[in-house]
Amino acid sequence: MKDIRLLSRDFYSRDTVRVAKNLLGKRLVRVRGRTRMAGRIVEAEAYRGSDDPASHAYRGKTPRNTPMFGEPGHAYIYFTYGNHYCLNITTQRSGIAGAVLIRALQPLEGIRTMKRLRSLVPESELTNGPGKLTKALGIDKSLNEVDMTKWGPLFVEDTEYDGFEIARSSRIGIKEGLDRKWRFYVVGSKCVSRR
DNA sequence: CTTACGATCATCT
DNA sequence: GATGATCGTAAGC
Repeated sequence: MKDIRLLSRDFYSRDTVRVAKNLLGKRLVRVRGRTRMAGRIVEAEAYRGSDDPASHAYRGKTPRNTPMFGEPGHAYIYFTYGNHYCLNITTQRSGIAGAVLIRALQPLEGIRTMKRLRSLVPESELTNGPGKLTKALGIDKSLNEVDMTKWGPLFVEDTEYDGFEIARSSRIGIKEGLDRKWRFYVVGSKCVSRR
């Protein structure tokens, strides 16, 4: 049986921008009841703390952003626009704010279930946006603060997958901090939210 | 192809 | 009371 490892606490405890880039190509896994779904991370954005005006943590700790200040490697999930959940993974050592927003996946496993949860949209549009992927994988606030370095409902495998080209750009949907190129995506992937 | 807007609510001012 | 780390639909070109 193949020895599958998960990304470690140390992986997430580093600088947020580096973690965002290094998460590309890794395999995000969602275990939901008896169903297992998985996708390759093809787009991610870094959000830091008091030095990042686009971040929820810019003005300090609040009830919502508390996970960003906590132990690295946990889920930070928030509800926005009255409709959507967004999934982040916390970074930096405890006490330092940071999180990586998972913006898009390439579906790999459990695609039938994803289609059911997303009303049968085409495969290339199942998970090509932060709100879309949480709906496709059945992720909501009940998973907020889950430890993603342990096997459970949500985790990331340390997959051996490379040979792809990475590009960077400004982050999407924000008004400040546009000078920082903290969005990373896989060049040529049909599953990223924008080219 | 592009732009515009409503949904709908937690959070912050 | 306004806004938003979004999305789907509708309408315009």
